Amino acid sequence: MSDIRVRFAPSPTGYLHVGGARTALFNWLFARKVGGKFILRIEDTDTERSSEAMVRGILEGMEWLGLNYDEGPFFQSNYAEQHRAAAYQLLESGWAYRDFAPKQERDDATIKQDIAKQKVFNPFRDLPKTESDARAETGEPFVIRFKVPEVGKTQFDDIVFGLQERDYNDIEDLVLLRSDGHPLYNLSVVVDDIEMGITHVVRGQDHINNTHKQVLLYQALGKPLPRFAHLPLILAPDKSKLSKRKHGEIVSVTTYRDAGFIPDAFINFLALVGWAPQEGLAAKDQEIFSREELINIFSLEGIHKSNAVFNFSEGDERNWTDQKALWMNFEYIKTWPLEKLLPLVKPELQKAGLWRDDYETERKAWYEHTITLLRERARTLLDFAGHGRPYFVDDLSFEFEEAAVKKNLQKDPALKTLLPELANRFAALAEFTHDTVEAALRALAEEKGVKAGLLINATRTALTGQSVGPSLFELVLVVGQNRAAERLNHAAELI
RNA sequence: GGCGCGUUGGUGUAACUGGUUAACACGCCGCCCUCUCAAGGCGGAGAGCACGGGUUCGAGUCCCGUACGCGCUACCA
Repeated sequence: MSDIRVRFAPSPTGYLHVGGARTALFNWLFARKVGGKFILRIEDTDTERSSEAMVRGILEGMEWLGLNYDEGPFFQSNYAEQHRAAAYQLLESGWAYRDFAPKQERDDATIKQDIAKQKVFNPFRDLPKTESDARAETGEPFVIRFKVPEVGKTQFDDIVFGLQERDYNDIEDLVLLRSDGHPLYNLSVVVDDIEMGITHVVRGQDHINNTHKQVLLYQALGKPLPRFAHLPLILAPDKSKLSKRKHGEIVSVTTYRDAGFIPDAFINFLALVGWAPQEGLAAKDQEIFSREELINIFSLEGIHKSNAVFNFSEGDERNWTDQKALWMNFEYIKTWPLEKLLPLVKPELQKAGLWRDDYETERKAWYEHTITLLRERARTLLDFAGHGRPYFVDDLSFEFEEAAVKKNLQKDPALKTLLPELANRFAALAEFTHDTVEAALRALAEEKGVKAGLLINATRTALTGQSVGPSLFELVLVVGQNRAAERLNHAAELI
């Protein structure tokens, strides 16, 4: 056990996206590795942009990923009173001042132009305390700004980026409290981090500027600094920061859940962007890591400084997201212990109305065999109910792919009589095994002077409606004697 | 504009404190296997480490400069 405490502090202005998820993951891994506490704090002080739906989205994302937290979720808006008190404390101690200048309305469009202007000296900075108090007394609106000292610099030793320094001249007198009394981000974060005893702040590199401001606040409040570790950013293929507005649902983690990802596979993928195991902690070329392994080998020192690109191409159905992520998922589906996979497949079948309770009792062996067969070609969990449908329905309520019918059934008119004949032979088998089925099919092919491949491919399509799938004789066994005969007869009618 | 950070094949990464033909994974191409498609096995193309200087017997690894990219710069977080 250690007294290390970290937090993940998303603002609910969007769903949990890939970048946020990785920040959460690294915090979580670190906490688990050192035996510390992982805290979830929702930074909802921006009431206009925050919404309950987004909070739910974040919570769902965390749950799906299995990033369990030891404390929270705390909602920052509940602590506004403390934040306000801190602002006034700073005002009293001379670290902050009232700014009576009227609010400047700025929108997103003009903001970047405005900020190009030089920092201007604020005339209210040196307003005598008595006058400031008097004006406040009359009810004149004001914001409370932090009074950044004139000479000196802030500094902190970042675990990832090393020593960071910033001249006071490059830091503006940030607003602590809005004119409506609303506390702002930098103040709230610092007060909460102090209150929660956060020892390590692990967050995106886009906060490095804020960190300098926060360092100032820690000092003014007379509190020791936590350690900071800033993470490199995850970029979109166009090299811009991932964002909900620009990149849409493709960057939301719930999209991956809904697309049939195994959470552990996604975690594995995420862990490897912007971080790599340190020398000697893992087999040199290992890529697949279980959660436990990741916890074991994780260290903040293995995080690197350069941004990474998360690849996806919209509109490309097969490669809709990062190909390595896709591959990773496939790899997990293929190789994960069956007992871990089964609980993830069950809800998919239930959703599709394909689940039967006897899959866990009398038909357990058949069911597991079927899943074992399907998993070799399933790229996502969705495939079990998708391509897998013909394996689970008793009737013919599955789709016959047009191309498959054309290619494998209508290719040779002789199949119209061959398939019913094959159905009869299958039905007549006393023992229905891989070998007897194969022998029956090959014997028929030989008698009729056709290639076994013709019958094999036609049978596959007859049984599943598809042109691709597992080895035929495995497939026939799983479909079973009755259903196989029935489907062969039915297929003959399609010719 | 200012401040900061970064730069190894298409992508993600590796390369101990500078030392053989820059390694692995994904993706791509080919071959093998084969009843289809995958998987798997084998092999291949693809970076000379952003560029230019310097230090050194020797630099992707150290130093300087340049370019490019990204981030931040708000009474958002």
